[in-house]
Amino acid sequence: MNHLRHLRYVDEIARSGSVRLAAERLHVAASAVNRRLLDIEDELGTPIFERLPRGMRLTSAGELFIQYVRERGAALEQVRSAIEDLKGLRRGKVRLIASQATAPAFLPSALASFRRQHPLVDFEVQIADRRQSIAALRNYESDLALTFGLDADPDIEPLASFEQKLMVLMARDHPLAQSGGPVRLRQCIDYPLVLADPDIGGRQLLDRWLARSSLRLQPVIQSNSFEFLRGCLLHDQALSFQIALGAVSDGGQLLAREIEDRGFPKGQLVLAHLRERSLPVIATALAEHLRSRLSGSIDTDHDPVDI
Amino acid sequence: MNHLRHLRYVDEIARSGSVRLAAERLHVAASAVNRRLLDIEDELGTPIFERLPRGMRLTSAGELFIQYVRERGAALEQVRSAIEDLKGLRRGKVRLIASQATAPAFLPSALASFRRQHPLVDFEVQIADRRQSIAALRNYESDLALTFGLDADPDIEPLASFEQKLMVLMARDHPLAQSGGPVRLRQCIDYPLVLADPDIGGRQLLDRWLARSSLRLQPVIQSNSFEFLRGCLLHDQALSFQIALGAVSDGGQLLAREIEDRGFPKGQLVLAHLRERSLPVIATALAEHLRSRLSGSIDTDHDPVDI
DNA sequence: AATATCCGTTGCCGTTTCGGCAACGGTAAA
DNA sequence: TTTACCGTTGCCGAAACGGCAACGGATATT
Repeated sequence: MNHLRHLRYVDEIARSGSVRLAAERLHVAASAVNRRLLDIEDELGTPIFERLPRGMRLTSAGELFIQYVRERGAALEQVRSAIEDLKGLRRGKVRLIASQATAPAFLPSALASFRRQHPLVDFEVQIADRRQSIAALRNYESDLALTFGLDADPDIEPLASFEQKLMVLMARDHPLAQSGGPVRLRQCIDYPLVLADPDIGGRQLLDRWLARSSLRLQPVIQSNSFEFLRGCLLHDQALSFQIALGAVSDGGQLLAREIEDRGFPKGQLVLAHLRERSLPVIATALAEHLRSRLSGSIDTDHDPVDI
Repeated sequence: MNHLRHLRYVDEIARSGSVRLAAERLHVAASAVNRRLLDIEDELGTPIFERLPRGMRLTSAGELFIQYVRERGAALEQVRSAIEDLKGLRRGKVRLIASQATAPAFLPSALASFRRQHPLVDFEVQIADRRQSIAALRNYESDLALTFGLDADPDIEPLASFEQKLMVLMARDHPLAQSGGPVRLRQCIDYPLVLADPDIGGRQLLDRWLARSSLRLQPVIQSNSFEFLRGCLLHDQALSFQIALGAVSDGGQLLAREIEDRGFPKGQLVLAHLRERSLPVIATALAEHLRSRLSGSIDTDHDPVDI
């Protein structure tokens, strides 16, 4: 029985929910994928998928098996990486899933400096929200997650966490941009708000604070794309909120100011991985690199920040 | 790349130390085994074995890889067993490595009663000494070990342990067999001794005691086979020593008596497995069965025991 | 020093396994 | 009823695999 590729078939069926879709992603014929699946089910003596009219779903036996397959795949990557490492090469691929706030500036710069130290490393970077990040770690789709406001979760182990303040974002020609220094939230209610979706980290921080205060901020635009939100700030004298790390861009058209309300909470940007999984050597190296970059980037500056 | 069987090839090369020997044990041609090995080395980008004039030895990369292979194999067995278990079948194979003392009576009876509860289970039982037992757990050649006087070892996790007294063994018509009750060691020096090899559990218990006492017992026969030693007792009015659990046979020609010297140490019969390895469901069931049988068999009886 | 022995490795070739194509039967949505 | 999508199967060419025999190299034997 030939297994490395065939287990990959099964994994892909489980992920995509159908043989035909899996076959398409794997660039093989559906019949081939199906045959290998039948082989494996025959060998295990039990079906690992139940056949639904619109696809396949894992049976309970299948869940056990797929868990084995994914652990096995991750363990193999870890061994590969360890072997490359003792050859002194530091080669391999790191899969990282990160918060949108890190996408415009922090991550590109952090990965670039990492690549200067380790030129043979490839990256697979997903930008996603917290729920997707945790799911990706669980499914062995990602090695590391860098996410905002991680809940305590028994399967997920935080490697490091960093305080992040929420900043007010505005266009450089916005009325609030004129006066220097921090801003109070009540100053913001006069302007239209463009906010991230409610399940996004920084937004939750804001909502939790507002729930305990008398202020009511009503967003006129709500989106899952930070880039889109930042674009909106250039019109309508709108305001947005963003954690400090993400309140940076190369355009220079936007400005970020701190919030001075007493007791306004700070969130945590968390670097995490799947508990009880030993990461590839190179992923551990990246985690350490991110940790040091993040420790250095904690901003104690209270002046308005050019972005 | 086809892997399940091929990884088995590599494992066997590592165990046997040569391609040809591995091929013979796998019942395939040496050239076939060699080709798959070359494939895998090519895929890993590094040699797994160093070529010696008389065979192969693992490189450091190979050690990492073989560790992965064996963990993977054990994990697959565990998944198989879990699947059988949720089918309600309790099917599978358990590999057990046990002390010689358990071979004549305890293990056969314990496995027979386990088989009555779980008729679909196969066993692979090795009788071996302590060092071999630990090595077998480490190499994933065995699921459970039942061994006497286990040293503390970071890789090995004891599941249960049971006190075992050392008994004096003799023929039924031996002079010492006449008087009832326990025996003192100094009564034994008048008779020829047939003892187990020095690296066998019960023997070490005896040696440790003798080192601290003034008595000197000189064995006339020393052997690695308990069965052979018991055979010797039927001649020459010889004596031997054996832990209580092993001092049982179906012949009825032998007799075991306790030792009454104060402070004479008791040894531990230990059931153990490899730490951080989750056993197949059925192996866990057997471990529990052995534990309960052993707890029940602790003999508080001080009379001579018919065997 | 010459021979025998054991090793990993390679070329050749028949067999087995695998994947692609097209078609079938069945169920759900239109 | 029609359409669409699903898993599955028969057929056939392609690729992977295993067995046999032989080669080159290093050690042990004589």
